[in-house]
Parts: sequence; structure tokens; C-alpha cells
Amino acid sequence: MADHYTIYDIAAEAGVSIATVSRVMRGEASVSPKTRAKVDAVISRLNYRPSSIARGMTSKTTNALGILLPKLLNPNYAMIFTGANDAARRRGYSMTLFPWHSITGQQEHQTLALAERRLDGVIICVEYMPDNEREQFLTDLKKLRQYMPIVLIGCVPRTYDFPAISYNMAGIVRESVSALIGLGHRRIALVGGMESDRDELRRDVGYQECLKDARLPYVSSYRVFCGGRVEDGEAAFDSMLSGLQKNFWPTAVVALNDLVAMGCAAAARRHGLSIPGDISVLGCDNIFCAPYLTPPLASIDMHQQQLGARAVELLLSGENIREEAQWEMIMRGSVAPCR
Amino acid sequence: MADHYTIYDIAAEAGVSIATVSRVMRGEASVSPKTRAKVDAVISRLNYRPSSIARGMTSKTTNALGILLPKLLNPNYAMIFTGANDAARRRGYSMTLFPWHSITGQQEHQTLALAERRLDGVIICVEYMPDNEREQFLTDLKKLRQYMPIVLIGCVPRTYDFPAISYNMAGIVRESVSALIGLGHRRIALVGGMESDRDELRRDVGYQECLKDARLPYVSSYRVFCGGRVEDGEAAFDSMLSGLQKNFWPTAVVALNDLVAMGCAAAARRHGLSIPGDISVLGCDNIFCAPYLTPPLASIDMHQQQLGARAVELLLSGENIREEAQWEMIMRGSVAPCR
DNA sequence: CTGAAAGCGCTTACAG
DNA sequence: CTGAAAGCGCTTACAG
Repeated sequence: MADHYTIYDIAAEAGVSIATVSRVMRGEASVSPKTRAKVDAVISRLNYRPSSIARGMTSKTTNALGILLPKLLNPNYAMIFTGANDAARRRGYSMTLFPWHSITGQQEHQTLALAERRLDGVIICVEYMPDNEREQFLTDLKKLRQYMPIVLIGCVPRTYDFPAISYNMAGIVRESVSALIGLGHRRIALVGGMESDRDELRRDVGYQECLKDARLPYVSSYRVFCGGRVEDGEAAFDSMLSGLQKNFWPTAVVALNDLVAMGCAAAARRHGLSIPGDISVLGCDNIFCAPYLTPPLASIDMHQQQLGARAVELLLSGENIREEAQWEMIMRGSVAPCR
Repeated sequence: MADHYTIYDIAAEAGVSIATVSRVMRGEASVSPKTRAKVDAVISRLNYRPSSIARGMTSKTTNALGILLPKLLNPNYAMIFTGANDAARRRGYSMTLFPWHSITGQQEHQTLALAERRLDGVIICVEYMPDNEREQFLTDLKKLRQYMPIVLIGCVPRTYDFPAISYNMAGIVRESVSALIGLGHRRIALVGGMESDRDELRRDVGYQECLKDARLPYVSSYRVFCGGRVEDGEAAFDSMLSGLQKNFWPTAVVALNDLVAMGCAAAARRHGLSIPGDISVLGCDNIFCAPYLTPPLASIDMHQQQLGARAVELLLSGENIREEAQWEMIMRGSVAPCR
């Protein structure tokens, strides 16, 4: 390293001006074949590569996009990234991944840190957010917008005036719970999410509406909050079951995501329940391993790759549109009629 | 966007020179409290954020590292990224992920494209490589090295003179197959990898050595090559079973990775085999869902987070060391004695 | 403690 | 078709 050449070295070596080297590098037509050949020879002999950062200095555009995602430990986010990355490449942009340090806290630092990069745009995946952080986050987004276009994806509060592709969590849970009610279930648990989340599209809204429509009671014991990992779901559901007499155990559980669903399934089995005989389990995200679990895990396919790709399009279009992400229920063996 | 301010705007607004603004931004001590307060006020009023690219222009260092990984669809790579990213942050560096477009082809383009970024270093994950591409790849690496320090991880050929943390695939397979032989298995399949790979650390070497030591025949029907996804393993193992009389079916299978192992298990079940009763399955990488499969999938834990973190240390140390990655066999219900 | 000035490595009008 | 020169937005000796 460090022993690389600059445009001056190439120009000197080839006996031309740096402007000419620049033209050759950029493939401009206005260079004589002879000169081009001479310069090209030097470039490849010395392995010259222009500095994208010097380039960015002058050209005001970097052909680089960014995407801010929660930690990749959930394969779900890897899919979003893949979709976005592929779409960006097709349009001639690079896509850089920035993982959130944590969902809450120090977001000011993180969101605004992006402003220092001169990206041509950034996609930000919004997760559950406690009510008290929402204001600050919005402020940061507005500041960041001074520096680059932004597209939000995920659980985007309705009040945010940004181009966005949002998940209608309420709608998803409504359909999930309806399906289970349709199968005869009456005691349906909902596991995952943050209690402090007050968005009107959050899962709880759909859950409660749906119970109400079916004239079923809202039983707060059936609603537990937890993080998004397998262990979180396992611990949360374990303690729900431990805290209830067997004849009050839920006969179905809707989980925040597939990881949490896997945890719920493990906890249920530990308590002697069989799936789906004793309890149905419905996840969300349809991660790659869902069909390979025993029984195969029913889930909601969020079309993550499409989502990522669409976010890139939206970002590059510059339009201030708000869309809703597509999704699709995938029924599998982990869900069965209530017996 | 585009309506952001530069250091000149701040200087003018605060009535100081740009040098002073720079000093305030960088937190230098040699600024009077009064001046600092005045400048800080303007900075926060205008949401000024310095351009990291202009900064990189002058300071010759970007505090940015990169990591080149295969597509993230295997959670394994997400773990490596997470480990590397966390370690980088602790040392004050950012970590940018570059996914390989594909394992083979257009690598020239990709590897060298990195040279244009002025990163302070890059970690490159090397996957199986056909013999005929190895030379070209090495050439590219040498060119890239002119621009930034490199650390290689993964299946790194012994002949490469680069700092590296390599997987001893031969050793891993040797131990896997030994363990199965110790459990009484005699017909052991190996699924995954590329036939054209000729590295001396590749799986096949360990496989063949181990069979030889146990004076077992090398049965080429038990060795199938395939890609790294679940479907690949499923198709490959399905056709192996379909092509053999039942009494020659393997009683154990060692898979390239856990995804391929999941595919093998699915194919085995489709052929009426139970796991581990009729056939043992051993994966590799110990991805998060391995313990939640039925039966739980035995695997090799590659300590990916540690690997990623160690690669960052090595990169920043500047030492030209070659290490071997740690690993550990995790026995689970998918492996049992041969009956 | 503060400022004027040079320089980082490119691109891009502007001349010729 | 080619070159001299200005400029991108910072940092950093060098003076004072």
C-alpha cells in the first residue's frame, strides 16, 4: 500500500497532461487513438486506479448508496440487503451496508454520522421505536435530509413525511389472527415487539381489533413483549406457559418473526405441547429455514428482496411517495385447526 | 439534499477562518472557549457535518475498512460480518460490506474496483476457487495490495503470501469422518464443494486420507459436488440416493455447510430414511437454526464472530501472519451410532 | 490562540 | 485533440 500512483505520475510517465489521463480513464471519445494507447499502456503497467474519493470531491456525486439495517443476525435483513444491493448494481451504484449498533439509543450519532459520507442516497430501515425516541429520530432524519435523499422502509410512523415503504403490521396481524380464528382457535397469544411502541400500524392494533371483531376477550396474559431473537421468544413464551394453568394455555401463537416463532415452538415442546396438535405456531418473514423446520413453520412472506429493490428505485426516482410493502401468508404444517 | 453547508459557510457565519472551524470540529485544545462556543453555535444551527471525503483527501486515511464476502444468504457470512464490524467499531473504524457478485468470474473487476476506494484496509473472504482462476485472483490481489493492506480469510491457498486466517477444511473433514467411523459408519457420503478445486486444504483431501487410514474404500458415488444452498444439497443428495440400490445407501453424510446438510436431510426423508436412525447428518458452520431443527443438526462451529474480529486485528496490526481458524465439533441428535 | 496559504487527486470548462 | 488552470472541501504546517 501507499506505493500507488496518482494521475500526475501517469501523466508524467506518458508525457501528457493530467487532463488527458483523466479523459482516457473516463473513456471520453475526444482522445486520439495514439495518445490513448500510450496512456493505457502506462496505466496498466503501473496498475493505476483513480481515487474515487478525489473523484467524488470534484464530481459531487459518488455513485454510492447506503442502507442502514438492524444487525444481520436475522436472515430477514440479509434478504433486504441482497435485494437492495442487486438493484443498486443494476443501476450502476454501489450499496454500502451500515448496521445499526442497537435499535435504541445513540441514534443521533448514527443517523447523522451518515451525513459525513457523501452518499447519493440512503435507505433506512426503521424498527419498533419507543414513543419517546420518535421525536429525536425524526429531527435527525430531517437534518440528514439536508445531505442526501432518504427512503424509509419497515415500521414507518404515518406522520413521517418521507418517501417510504412501510409494513402494515396491524394488517398483517389482523390477517394472521383471523386465519387462526377461522381454524377454531379462541386463545391466541401474540409474542414479541416492544410495549412502548405506540405506532398506529403496530401489531397490537391489529391484534386487538381482530379479537374485538370476533367478540373474543383481550387477555393480557396472552400478550408478551420480547426481543427478536430465538432465545427471546423462547424465554418469553416459556414464562407465559409457566404462569398459566394448563387449561388456559393458548392453542395458537402469533410471533413477531420466525426466530421468535422458533423459540416459542421450543418452549411449547419443553412444556409437553406438540405442534400443531396442541398448539399452532405462526411466524413472520418466511426465512429460508422455515420450510425445513419440523413441522414446517407457517409464516408471512414479506418479499424482502423486492422490498429492497423497490426502495432503491424509489430512492433514485426522487419521488416522495409512501407505499405499503407486499406480503403473503404461507400456510404450513405448524398451523392446524383447533381440536 | 444539496443544500448543505461547507466549512466556508460556517467560517463566514461565525466570523472566523476555516482553519478555526476545522480545529473546533476536530476538538483541538488550542481554541479559546469563546471562539469555540461561537463556532459550535453556528455548526449546530446549520447542522454542519464535514465531508468525510474532503477529509479523506487531505488526511490520507479514511478510518474505513472493507470486507468482501460471498452473498449473505448463508447466515454464516452475516456472523463473520458482525464480528468484523463490531471489532472495527471498537477500534474507531467503520466497516463496509462488499458482497461478491458471484464466486467465480469478473473477479478482476471486483477485486480491483476496491482499489478505487481509499480504504484503510480490506478483509477478503476466499471461497472455493477453480484451479484456473487462482492465478488471476492472486495477480489481482497483488495489484490491490499496492493500494491497501489485505487480510484473507476462509479457504486460503497455502501458496498465497498474504496475512491470512485460513480454514483447514481437510482437517475439519478428517475429524468429521473419523467421528462417524468411530460410531460404526462405513458408508459415508461427502456432499458439496467444487470438483475443480485443487487446494491441498480442501475437504476431499481430508476425506480420502481418513478413509485410507480406516482402510475403507473411496467410493466415488458417495462424493457429490454442488453449490452451497439448501436446494443444491437437496438435489445433489436426492440424485445420489436415486442412483444407488438401497443396500448401498450411505449411513452417514458430511455436508459442505448446514444449508446443504438441511437439503440432504430433506432428500433423505423423501426417500423414506429417518434421521439419525437410518442416516446420520453432519453439517458445518453451526448456523443459528441448527439446534432448532428436528433432530438438532450436529455441526462444526467455526467461531465466525471471533474470526471476523481477529481478521480486523490482524489487518490493523500490519503483520504478515498466517493463522488457522479455530473450530469445534458440536454433536447433536442428527448423528448416532450406525445400526 | 488564530489566520493565510499550500496541498490532497481528481474533473471540467475554457482556450487553442 | 490537448493542455493550463480553477475548483471541490477539507487539514496542517507555518507565521504571528
